[in-house]
Amino acid sequence: MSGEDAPEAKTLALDLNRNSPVPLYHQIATQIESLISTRVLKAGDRIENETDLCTRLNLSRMTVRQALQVLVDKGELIRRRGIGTYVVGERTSRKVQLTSLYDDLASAGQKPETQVLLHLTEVATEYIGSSLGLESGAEVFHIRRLRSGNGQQVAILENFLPLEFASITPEQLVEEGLYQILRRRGITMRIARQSIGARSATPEESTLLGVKTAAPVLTTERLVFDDTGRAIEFGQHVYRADAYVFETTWIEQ
Amino acid sequence: MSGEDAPEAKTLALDLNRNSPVPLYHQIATQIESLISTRVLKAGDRIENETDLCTRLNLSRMTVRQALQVLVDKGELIRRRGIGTYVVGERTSRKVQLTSLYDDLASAGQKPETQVLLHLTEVATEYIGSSLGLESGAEVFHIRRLRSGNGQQVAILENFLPLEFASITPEQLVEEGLYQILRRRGITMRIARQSIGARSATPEESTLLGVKTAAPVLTTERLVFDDTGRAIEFGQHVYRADAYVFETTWIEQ
DNA sequence: CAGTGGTCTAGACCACCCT
DNA sequence: GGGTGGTCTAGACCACTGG
Repeated sequence: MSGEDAPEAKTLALDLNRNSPVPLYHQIATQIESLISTRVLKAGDRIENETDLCTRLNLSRMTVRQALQVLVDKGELIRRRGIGTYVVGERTSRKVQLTSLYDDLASAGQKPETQVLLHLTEVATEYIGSSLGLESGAEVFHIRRLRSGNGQQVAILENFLPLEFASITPEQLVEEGLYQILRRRGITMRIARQSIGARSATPEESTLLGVKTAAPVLTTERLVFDDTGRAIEFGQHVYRADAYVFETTWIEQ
Repeated sequence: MSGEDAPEAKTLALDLNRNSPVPLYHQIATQIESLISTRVLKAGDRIENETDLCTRLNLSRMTVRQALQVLVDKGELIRRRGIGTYVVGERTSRKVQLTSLYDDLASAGQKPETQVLLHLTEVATEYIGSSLGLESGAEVFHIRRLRSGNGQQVAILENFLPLEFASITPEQLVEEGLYQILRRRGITMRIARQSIGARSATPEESTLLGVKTAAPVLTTERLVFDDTGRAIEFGQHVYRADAYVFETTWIEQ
């Protein structure tokens, strides 16, 4: 019997292009990732060790390690000193990234529709002002939207942004998602800190979402930072519980 | 006027111990982290560049980069080529890690209480069996617990584990959280994939949780892998919406 | 013991940003 | 052009695991 105690390490069919602008470690990572998603590599498979990869691909060890680390951070590989590198189970569902509901609906083949309920500037509350790093009494840009997909209401999106974004028009918000608009303005969103909870819908929310009074809703509160570390958006969103689920991956370091 | 256009980089007061078994990059990372949490470094502060850190601390650049990367991955620093390394806002609330509800309640100063509702082995459903990587028709260890804190019900925890864990007794489950028991058995939990949703409580759940009929509940479905990549626990949990919130951090790579 | 990944060094060149 | 982080090399020694 073989294979149980000392699993054979699988040699990886990798094809590197050293003239590509894509970094070598990234080429390796994405190719291994596709080997996993195409099930050439399966849950529990052990892959080649670092030194073999280095000599076979003529790469420095740090480069190989950087590639593998990318996949460890994504929760697709697990590595143990003295043991080897193993493939975790195939991902059963889409990963949650820093995407918007608009993107989510669009990529699910649905046509997102938006109704702008509120569009104004106002003095920020203490809580929201300090979240965004504003001075006391400063104004914020406040919007509230109803988002639908395929004619069915999905979420009420309430956002607060620094005043410089007040030039975003209701018309733009109907055409595109907020994050798309921010990206086209040169904003790179980098980090989001979010809390997820649930409660009963208020009467107003029930009406807007087209659900029964006090139906369950999924709520999120999100603070987004751009690539300079500045807080650029604070959002309080309410989702129909029967239309939305959040997915996360945690990795214990 | 100074400080707006070209922010001064802050020199970091770091103290390295080269005889410690703790890796140098880890010493650097934890010390910078504590400078942030003690607000010596504040949101938006720019820190020393890599080469300065290298020469000042007499370290190789890769080591310094590894240290900073740890904090980038945690969402505490943001780095941009040509620009510098900046501190993101202070963390306003506890981070979610791969902890259990038991740990959460205990660290919040509450006394967790557990009632074991179900404790048996049974043939796994197709869904649960394949999640855990079991063969069709294989048995699983199935438990269901009611978790309370300070005398108030908080959650119904339903878990499915491979048969080898069936030796966990109801008495142990009353004394400790499941994850504590697994850790003491030498299991190192490494990755959790979880989806979070909401719905109305079933009549049975309402009774157990002591909430009104059809009250909103937060639901999670979680698959946990150990450090060999093996799926070791599948859980479907139901939380009182008024007693629990999930917090996550997302980083756009 | 041999095999594995973890840490670390001392360089190199490059892409990007601002002025 | 000068400063920044991003990528990459070619080594070294060590810690942990398993037989």
